[in-house]
Amino acid sequence: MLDIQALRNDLDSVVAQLHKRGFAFDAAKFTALEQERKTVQTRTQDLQAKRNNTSKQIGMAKAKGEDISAIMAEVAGLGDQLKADEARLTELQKELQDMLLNVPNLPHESVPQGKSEEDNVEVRRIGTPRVFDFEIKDHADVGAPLGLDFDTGAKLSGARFTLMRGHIAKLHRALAQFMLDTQTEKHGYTECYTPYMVNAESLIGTGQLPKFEEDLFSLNHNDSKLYLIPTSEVTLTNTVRDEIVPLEALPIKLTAHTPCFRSEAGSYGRDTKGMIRQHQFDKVEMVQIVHPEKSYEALEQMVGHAENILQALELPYRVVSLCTGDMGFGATKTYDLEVWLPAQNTYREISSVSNCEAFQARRLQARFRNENGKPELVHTLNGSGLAVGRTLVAVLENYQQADGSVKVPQVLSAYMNNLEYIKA
RNA sequence: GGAGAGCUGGCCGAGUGGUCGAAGGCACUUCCCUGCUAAGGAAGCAUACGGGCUUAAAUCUGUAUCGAGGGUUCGAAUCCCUCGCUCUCCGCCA
Repeated sequence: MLDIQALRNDLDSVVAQLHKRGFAFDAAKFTALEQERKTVQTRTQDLQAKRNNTSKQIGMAKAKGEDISAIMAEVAGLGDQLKADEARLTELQKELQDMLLNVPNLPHESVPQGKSEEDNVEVRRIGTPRVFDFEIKDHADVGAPLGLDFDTGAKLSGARFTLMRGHIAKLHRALAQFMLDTQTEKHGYTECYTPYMVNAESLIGTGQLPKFEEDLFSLNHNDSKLYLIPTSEVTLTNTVRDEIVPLEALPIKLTAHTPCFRSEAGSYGRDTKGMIRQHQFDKVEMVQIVHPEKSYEALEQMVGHAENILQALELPYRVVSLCTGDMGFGATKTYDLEVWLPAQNTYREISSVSNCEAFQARRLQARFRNENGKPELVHTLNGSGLAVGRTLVAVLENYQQADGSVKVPQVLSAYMNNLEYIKA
């Protein structure tokens, strides 16, 4: 959520910045709402002040045993007017709030301008794609004989669900373990186990609601509604919701390995083969809660934390700075890590690291006590370190052998009982 | 699932219709005193939003907030209703 003060004081500039990312802000509507809000709020508060004053007088007069009928008469008509004003004020504030909740974050000045992913800017490219001396297969064809079973996944649950067996399942687990161990032991994140179902408040806090409800899976239980997490960014970031943490506690660095559930509404027909795009996938997530002055430093570090995984797995990748038109709702700046997929002959997103500055913190009321002892909004960052399913895809494709087997990446051998090759 | 208890400021905890944003204590900040650590004294110490002043801050002022929402009342932390959460006992259960 944007700071409403910024909109009040500097509306034109905010509108211009939002326009850069393709968002049309209804400034006229906002101005009209604000104007009425101001009038109604001032009037309401004046009436409330009058009522409080009079009531106080009644109390004092009664204590002294004086006659109160004169004062009572004075306050008689106040109630109805006040009630009407209060109701209207609530309505206006809700409208303004709803409006703000649907406005995306402002891009950082360093973000390249553009409309779509074609305008993203490559920052660096690491590793050299392997040259194959045989006809390569995509991950689905490589994995099928080794235990990657899309048909059974579809039977159990439908499209975009996959069953893994045997060494493929174990490789998948090894990847997650390796990532989690790296983030905790080498990069200083605290390992968390979090709920997979959350309430609406949590999703409003991180920005998935109210705007993107259709992307989520939800469950009705008795009278309550819970949502399956689309990423553990939601649970990890919400740990500081409604909290004021001491200055010394920052930065807070959290990580978790969880499944992620996404309805993938609007991506029908995209990536239908294989496990690039699933309704359920595992991810090791990194979240940092930091001092506002440190958030861009933290962003670069977190990209490095994700890159280290790819480097350890010896997977070629590139780092891309997302353009204004391709960034997510809550981000001021985002780097994507794209891993090389030889069968697609291209780089595909495997991690996304974003700084949200105070956008989520304002929704979450997540604050710290600053140097002067005053509460101030924190900055929040999140990033995948990494998406486990897509990493499995990358390993299958990049480590495939002519005989149909898959070589186990060296760093994983300890997690795989020293297995060297996965064979049918 | 059954029965009961509770939810007040950073923490503990008083407060059952009126001058309560809320006693008292702890913690914290500043100052005083005391020749060390300790002890004693004074003051300060919630958040959000609106308005005035201001380049801005400080400050002043108003409103709201005692789990949440609604109601009764001139007036609600206090009374009524609904919901949420926590805890205890019983049952069930990985």
